[in-house]
Amino acid sequence: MEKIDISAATALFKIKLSEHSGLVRNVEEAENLLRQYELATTTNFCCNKVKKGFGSTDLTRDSHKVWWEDEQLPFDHEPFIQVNHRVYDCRHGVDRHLSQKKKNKTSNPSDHSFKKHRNMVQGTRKLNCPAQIHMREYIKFPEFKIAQKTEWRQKTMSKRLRECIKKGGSGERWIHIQLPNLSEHNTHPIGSAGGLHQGIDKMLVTKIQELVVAGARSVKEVRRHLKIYVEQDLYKGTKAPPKSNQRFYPSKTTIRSHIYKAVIKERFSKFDQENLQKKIECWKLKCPDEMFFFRPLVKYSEESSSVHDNKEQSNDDDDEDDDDDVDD
DNA sequence: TTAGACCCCGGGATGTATAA
DNA sequence: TTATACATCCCGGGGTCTAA
Repeated sequence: MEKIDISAATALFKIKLSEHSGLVRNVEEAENLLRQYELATTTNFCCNKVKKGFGSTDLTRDSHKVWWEDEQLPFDHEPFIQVNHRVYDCRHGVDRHLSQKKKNKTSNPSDHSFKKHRNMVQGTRKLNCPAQIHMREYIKFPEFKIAQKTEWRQKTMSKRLRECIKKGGSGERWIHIQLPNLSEHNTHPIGSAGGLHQGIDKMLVTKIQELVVAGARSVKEVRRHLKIYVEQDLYKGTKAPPKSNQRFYPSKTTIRSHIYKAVIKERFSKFDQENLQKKIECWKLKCPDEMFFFRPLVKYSEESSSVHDNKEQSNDDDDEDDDDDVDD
C-alpha cells in the first residue's frame, strides 16, 4: 500500500497538539496548511460550513462562553472563547444538493419547454466520504491566567473576563485545525491514484490568465507553458507530481474552458478601464478642486516577450511529445 | 454552541454547434 | 482538427433557520 506522508503539512502547526491537530496564528497559515495537506494526500477539500469574517471575527458580535478546556484545547491555565468555526468537506463527501436534485427530477417540465438536455457521461463525484477538516477560531486571554484549577478561581476569573470583553478587551487569536485520519477517505482512492479526480490548481488558473493576457490562445501552447510552470517553477528542485494528477496536469477541455474565461475577463476588464477613465474625466470637470489619479492595469509586456521567446523555442520541439506526456 | 437542512448565486467542468 | 462561443449541469461558497 502506498505510504502517504503528511509531515509537510503538520510541520506548519505553530503548536502541535496531536498527530492530526494543532494551532496556527492566522487564516493564511491555516489555508497554507490545508493546501499542503491536500497536496500530500492528493485530495481536495471544499468549505461546507462557515460564518462571516473567519480569522478576524468580531468577538463582541455574539455572546461567547468562556472555556478553560474543551475537546480540542487542553487546560493550560488560560481562558479562551471560540468565536468562529469552519468545516471543510472532502470533495467526495456528502452531496449537499441532493434535495434540490430530487426536486428538479420530480418537477414536471412544461410541454413547451425547448431547453436542451445533456447526457452527462460522468456521474456525481460525491461518494459520501466522511473525511472533514475542522478549523476553529479561538481567542486566548493570557492576562486572565489562573494559578490553580479550582472551580472558584475559574468562575471569578471568567466573570472578570466577560466584563473586560464587554469593554472591548482583546486577546491572542489562534486557529485550531483538526485534520482527518487518512483511513476516513474510505470511499475513494487517495495518493497518486486520487490524482485523476482532482480539480485544477488555483495557481494554474492564475497562470492561464497571465498567459492569455500575454497573447496565448492555443490549448497546446498553454498546456506546454503550464507543464514548464509546474516542473520549473512550482516544483523547482523537487519531484513534480505524476502526469495523472489533474490538479497540475489538467485536461485539454479544462484548459480550453479557462482560456475562454480569461479571454472574456480580459475583454471586459479593458472595457471597465476605458469606462473608468471616461468617468474620471467627467469627475475632473465636475469637481476641478478634487485630485484624481488613475493608473491603468500594467500590461504584461515583459511576460509577453518571455512567453513568445519560450514559444519560439518550444516550437522547435516536437509538439506531439508534450501531448503524449500529458494526455487526457 | 453545534449540527443539519436548506437556499441562492456564481463559477467550474464539460457538452455542443459552428466556422476556419 | 482546432478555436471560439455559448449552454447546461454540477457544485463551491456563503448565508439563514431551527432543533437539540
